[in-house]
Amino acid sequence: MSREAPTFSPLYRQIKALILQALESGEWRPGQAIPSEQELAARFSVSQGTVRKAIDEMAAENLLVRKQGKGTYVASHNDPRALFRFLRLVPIDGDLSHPQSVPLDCWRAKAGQEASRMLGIELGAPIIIVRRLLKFATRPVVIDEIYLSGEIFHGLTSEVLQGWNGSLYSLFETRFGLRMIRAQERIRAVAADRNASEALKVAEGTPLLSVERVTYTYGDRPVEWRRGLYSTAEHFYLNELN
Amino acid sequence: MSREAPTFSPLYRQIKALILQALESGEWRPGQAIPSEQELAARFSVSQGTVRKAIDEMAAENLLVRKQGKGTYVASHNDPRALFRFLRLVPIDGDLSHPQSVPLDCWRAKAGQEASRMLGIELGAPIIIVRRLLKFATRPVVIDEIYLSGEIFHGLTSEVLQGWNGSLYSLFETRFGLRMIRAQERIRAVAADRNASEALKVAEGTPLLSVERVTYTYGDRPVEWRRGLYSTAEHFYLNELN
DNA sequence: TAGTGGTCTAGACCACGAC
DNA sequence: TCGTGGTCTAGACCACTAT
Repeated sequence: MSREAPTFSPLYRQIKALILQALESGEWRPGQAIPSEQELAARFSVSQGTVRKAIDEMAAENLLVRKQGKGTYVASHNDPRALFRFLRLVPIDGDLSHPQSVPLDCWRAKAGQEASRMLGIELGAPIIIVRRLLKFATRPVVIDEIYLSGEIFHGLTSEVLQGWNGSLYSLFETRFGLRMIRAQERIRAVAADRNASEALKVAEGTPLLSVERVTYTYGDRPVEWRRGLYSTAEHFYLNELN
Repeated sequence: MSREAPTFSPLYRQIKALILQALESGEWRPGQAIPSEQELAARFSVSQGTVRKAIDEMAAENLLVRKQGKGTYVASHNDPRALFRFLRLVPIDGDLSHPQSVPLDCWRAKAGQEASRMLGIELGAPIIIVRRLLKFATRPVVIDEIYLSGEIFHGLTSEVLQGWNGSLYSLFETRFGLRMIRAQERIRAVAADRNASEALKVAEGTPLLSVERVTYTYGDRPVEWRRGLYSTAEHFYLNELN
């Protein structure tokens, strides 16, 4: 294991990159356990402590989940704990109910300027657009327009969406092998237009949160761009600053 | 060093608590270096590795800052890098300019229901209310109303605010010895009322972000509650989801 | 050159979960 | 009882900063 990388990178980071690579290649699937620290140490010819430090960082990044006495697992969006990782919307009256995703529409198009820039694909490349509603206890709260690369999400149709009973990201993970790692949201305040007011059942002109999200998979590759309008009549966007 | 705490807590966490305590007591002041890992290890009669793990966690929590070859320093809001830690507002046109805080008003009052709940003080306890404007390059972008416990911020006046040339939190830190550790923000969309429209120079009814923030010091003690209205005409609220 | 944090190792023991 | 991750130690060496 060379330590003389062009810009010096400690051994544990090289190990981290190797584990990441195995993860990316699908050697271990979401929800499954990865080999024990001892096994990995032997495989990479380093000490257990070095593997541990690599895994520590990956656990901090929500890529892996440690379970004492059992093993280390590949994080999965199927895990119910992952549900609110990217959804920062909370009912004002503490009532933390399960959101429900209602697909409204799904069609194919060609990437415009914005979509191509956000998704890092060519202008005119095939994309898929999904419109969906997010409900908390029968009440519509978010209307989303989601832009996906047609290449990656080949085979995504209304039927697939209808038939899925969970979060979108868990669908992406199981159906397309795409793991969402991190996201960036840009939030502004806008007035509800006709469409939004009908979908969210609020008066036209009602102030709404406009939330633009770009979601990244391994290697900081953007794979999803979505524009959401959030009704904050009975919910707020909760953010922890550390 | 007992390891048989009621609910088991590893040694490095006990060390962390001790360091935290020294920090809180003011033994080392913001911006100053704390003793070397070896010295702390000797002082607490543990190995350097154990101290290191404690410090690692505190560095991850932005309480300490490590500088290789030099030492470990107490984090400070005077550090320019801390400026955008709690301010997630970014110009739409990349132009990352320095915000300027303009105090408008500062008066004494008694805590109402909301303020007393948010600040964890008694109903009717003395509080100080600050109104201030945040400008980016002469343009007003945020109007804030800030609620502070009169006990803690005894001596805070308009004059003190006027005479300070930096962030509020850096004032709090140097003048009142209060270190802001973490915060929680609740964001909603609202329409600009008369006051806000005048302060932010937008039309009445313009959608604005309403950002309510509770800020905590050591021991998760809430010490500041603020309500801000953000104009998102030329800025957006940026949030990283990990 | 001296002192600091950063990395790496090897081994011992503890806590937890499953069998 | 066994295997896993979690903690703790002690020592060696590397990288950065200052003098």
